[in-house]
Amino acid sequence: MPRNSPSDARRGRRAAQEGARPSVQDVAKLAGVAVGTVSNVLNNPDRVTEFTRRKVEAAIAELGFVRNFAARTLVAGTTNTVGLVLVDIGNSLFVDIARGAEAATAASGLKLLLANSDVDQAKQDAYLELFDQAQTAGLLLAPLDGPLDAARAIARRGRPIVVVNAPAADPDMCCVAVDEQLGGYLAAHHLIAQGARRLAFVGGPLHLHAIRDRLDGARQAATEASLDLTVIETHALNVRDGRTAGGNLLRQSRRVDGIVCASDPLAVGVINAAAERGVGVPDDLVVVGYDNNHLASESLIPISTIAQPGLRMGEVATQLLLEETQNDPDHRHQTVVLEPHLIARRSSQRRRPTTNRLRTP
Amino acid sequence: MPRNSPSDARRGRRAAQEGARPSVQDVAKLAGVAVGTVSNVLNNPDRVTEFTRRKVEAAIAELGFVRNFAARTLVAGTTNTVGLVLVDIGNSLFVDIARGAEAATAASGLKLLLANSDVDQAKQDAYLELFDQAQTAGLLLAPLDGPLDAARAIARRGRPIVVVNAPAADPDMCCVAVDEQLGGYLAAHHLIAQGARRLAFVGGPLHLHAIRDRLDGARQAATEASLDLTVIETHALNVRDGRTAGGNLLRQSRRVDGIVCASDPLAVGVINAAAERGVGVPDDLVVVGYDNNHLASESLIPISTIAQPGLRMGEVATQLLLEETQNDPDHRHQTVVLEPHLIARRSSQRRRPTTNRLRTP
DNA sequence: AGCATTATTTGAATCGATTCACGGGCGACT
DNA sequence: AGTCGCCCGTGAATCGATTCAAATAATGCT
Repeated sequence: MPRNSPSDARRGRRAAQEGARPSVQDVAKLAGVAVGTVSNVLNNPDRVTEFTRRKVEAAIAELGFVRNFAARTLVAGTTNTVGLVLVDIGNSLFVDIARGAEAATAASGLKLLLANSDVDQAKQDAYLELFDQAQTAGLLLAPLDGPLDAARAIARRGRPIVVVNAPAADPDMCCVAVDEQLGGYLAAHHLIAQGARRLAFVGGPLHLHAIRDRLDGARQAATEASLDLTVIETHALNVRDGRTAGGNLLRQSRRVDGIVCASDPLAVGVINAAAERGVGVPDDLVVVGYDNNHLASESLIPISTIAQPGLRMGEVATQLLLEETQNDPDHRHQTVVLEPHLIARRSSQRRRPTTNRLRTP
Repeated sequence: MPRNSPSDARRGRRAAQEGARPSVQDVAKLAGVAVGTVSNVLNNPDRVTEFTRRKVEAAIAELGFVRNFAARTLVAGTTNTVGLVLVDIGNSLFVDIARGAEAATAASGLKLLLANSDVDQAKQDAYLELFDQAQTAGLLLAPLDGPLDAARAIARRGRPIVVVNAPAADPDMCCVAVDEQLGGYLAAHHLIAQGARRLAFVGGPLHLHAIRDRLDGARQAATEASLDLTVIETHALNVRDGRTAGGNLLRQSRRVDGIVCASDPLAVGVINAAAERGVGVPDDLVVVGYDNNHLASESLIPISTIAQPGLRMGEVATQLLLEETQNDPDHRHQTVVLEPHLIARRSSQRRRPTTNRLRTP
């Protein structure tokens, strides 16, 4: 016994043609079933007869039905989507973080949406709010070096949020950080091991936590070796500032022979300045960059650098987020600190390394 | 006469404390007004008395009320959000496109969400579907070199979608493309003008539309000058393949003196290979890259390159999308073709350029 | 004061997918 | 034959913000 008249089916078809997007109602009418059945076909196919399923699927195909995500979300109260707000989509570290997060979310059947705050606090907060309003399962934030109030507010409202690459721990949220000080230390220590004795640090602005930490680490390594460390604060982390700083350093009478740069572009600039002055890299001057950007490995003189574990940062952050999402009762907010590592390339590899500070049995 | 009992207000407060997110209902109760009024405070503040507004805002603040985006979207049937699916978030061209799109959407009060398909057709289609389901105002797609069926289906369903950096025009959607052939032509023509006579093209794989077009353009320039063009197809567009290809080319007896590379990393590789063999760039060999990536300008020998107007691509695409969104009745799907331009740097600038082919009055 | 306007506020209806208590149909087992 | 269960399918109720016709308050005008 047919449960609905042919006119019902006709109406469903018409709705689609008239531009209004078909709903489960339309599909149900066309297929001659109840809306609940359509929903079951979509969400619990095994609760439905093969025959019914076919009918419904045919109707879906005929109408070009697409689920309304908003309605789903409204009922469910949440989504299977994670939002990631990035401070700078042009920086390969953040791209790596995004990749890591993508991999980890995809492995859990979640979608990852990105937003680029473009080093703008207002935009950052706006996108955080958007994701919060959109009922995302959780949020990831690779923030700029500023207040995290908006993120903290979201965390306190109960939406899971994990901060990646942030300077400090926080009682309200999980964080994933990198030991920047260790990075600076590794860089300087490496140069000293290569025989450098007159060290300099190039980077800035120093009000940025990360940069200051890197400087502190470098300074510690220098102090341990009883060496001085000249500091040149730059305005930005780009090639031009590196060239300027390098030029200034190499012009001085007591020339430096080892430079720790707070970024790879700075290192490129320093090396360019050295080339202009006929200072040989690595023979007369050893240089280390930071971040392992593409240009470090692809430069004519491959640049030694401190590599940040971007992919792992994204993965770990997502892991922490998922833990929190699953409402693990004994989840405690924590800060995971990952370690950077040195990638030694040509820019710091003396052909005739001094034996100084090399341990021999 | 009070419209609601104190217990109403208490209930609102309790709801928030119990973890369930407060709704407009809760706010209305706490503020002692109707839900419609709360909505007006949020959306039409000038329809509401100063006094009422204050009350409602206080309640919102006290409860930490956050709008439910899903409910809004369900009623409105659309959002003020645009989705952009990118084929490769690690490539600076696409980052530029994203930046352009961001700027243009922000200027129209829209938010831009990104998704990285990571050169994976399945992911690309999944994200397109997600954005479609999420009722975005429109979609932007910087696709991989594959079928655009999913995008076309979305377009036919009536959701505006614009394809950026796609190979071909399409009757169902607007597209923004770059004249790749012109880019190849400009590169080769420039090398010829610099005096190069034994030309090569390095790039691949050639089944990619863009690469083939660049080759065609370069070939055309060579033909016009009655010159041969050696073609080395590479597996990828990276430094390593460039070095290999460059090594092979420079080993030959009749050495090339001008190389058009289909990417900047390839050019870096070629230049590295030249340096290894003692071939001077630009004096013995002129080289042009493609895409104007960071490493082109920041290389020790700054690399001439064909710059794509990434920012403009993003802006124009967004413009087209917005036109379509506003249901302009006389909107016709169109393909806007933008032109790349040459950026001449040191890698192609002969110190003693031949006068050949230079026009004199 | 009396009436017309305008300014505020109200609250039921709406959007569309999901949920779930309910019921019809059918086979199995006693 | 009777009854217990199970399988499928049903459709009203639900999520929460917005809308809008209607009610009410406030103001202006004569």
